[in-house]
Amino acid sequence: MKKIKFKCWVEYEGEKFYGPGPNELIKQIKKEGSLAKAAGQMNMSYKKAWSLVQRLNNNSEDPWVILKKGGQHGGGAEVTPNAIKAVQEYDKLQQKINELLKQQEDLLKVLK
Amino acid sequence: MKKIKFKCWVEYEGEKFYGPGPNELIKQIKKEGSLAKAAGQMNMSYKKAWSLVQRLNNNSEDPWVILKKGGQHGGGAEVTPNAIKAVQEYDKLQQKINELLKQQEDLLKVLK
DNA sequence: TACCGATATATACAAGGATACATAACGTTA
DNA sequence: TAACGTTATGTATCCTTGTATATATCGGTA
Repeated sequence: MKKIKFKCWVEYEGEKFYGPGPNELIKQIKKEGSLAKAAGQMNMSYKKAWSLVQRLNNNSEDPWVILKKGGQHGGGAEVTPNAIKAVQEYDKLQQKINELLKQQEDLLKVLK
Repeated sequence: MKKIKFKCWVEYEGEKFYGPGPNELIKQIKKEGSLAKAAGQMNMSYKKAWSLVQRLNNNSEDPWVILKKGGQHGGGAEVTPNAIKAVQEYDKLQQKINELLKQQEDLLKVLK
C-alpha cells in the first residue's frame, strides 16, 4: 500500500529554522522542564537538542526556551509563551495540510 | 525573512518511493530520451538515476521507464504514459499545497 | 567483425550529519 | 565547602549517502 507523506518547515536565511523536530522538542521541554530529559524522551542526543534551542533563540527577536544552569535542581529549561504559540500554529498548519491530502488521492490512484 | 517550505512524497512499505527527485528525473528522461543525459542535466549521478528507475519499475504493476541498451543509438530510455500521468498528478498536488500555504501565514506572524 | 553510444554494475573514496563519550561550568542547598 | 543535577562544549567515531572511476554488456550499423 502506497501512502502520501509530507513535511513542512520554516527556513531563515536559506537554512532550516523550525520543523517537526523542534516542534516535538518544545512540547517535551514544556512537559519535562528539562532539556536533557526532553531530549531523552524523544531519543534525541542532548547536543542536538541544545543546538536546536540555540538556533531558535539566536534567530528570533524573542527567546523560545530559557535555559538555567546550577541552582536548586541543577538548572532547568522553560518554554516561553511565544514558543507555545508557535507550536500551536505549526500543529494547526500540519492539520490543514493533512485534510487537504485526504481529499487529493488522485496521485495514489495512478500509482498501482 | 522566514519562509514556509514543504515537501511531499510517496512511501511504499515504509521506504521512499516517489518524490521531487524522481519527478524531475522523469521529466528530464522524457525530454532527453536518455537516462545518462537526464541525470547529467540535473547534476545527478547516473548510478543514482538508474537506481531510482529500478525502484519505480520494481515496485509498480506497470513500468515507469523502459530502458534499452544496444542498437542504433546505443540504447535509450522511454517514459511510459503511466509515468507521465503520475508526474501530472504529483505536480497538481504540489500546486494545491502551495495554494494552501499562501492562505496560512499565521505561523509566520508568530515567528519574528 | 569492428565500432559506437547507451545501459549495467562493482568498487573504493569523500563528505556530511548524527552519535557517543568525556569533561567543564554553574548556583543553590546543606 | 562539598554535593547534586542540569546545562555547556569539545573530540572522536560511526553511518549513511553521494560521488568518482573503471569496466562489462548489448545490438544495430558500416
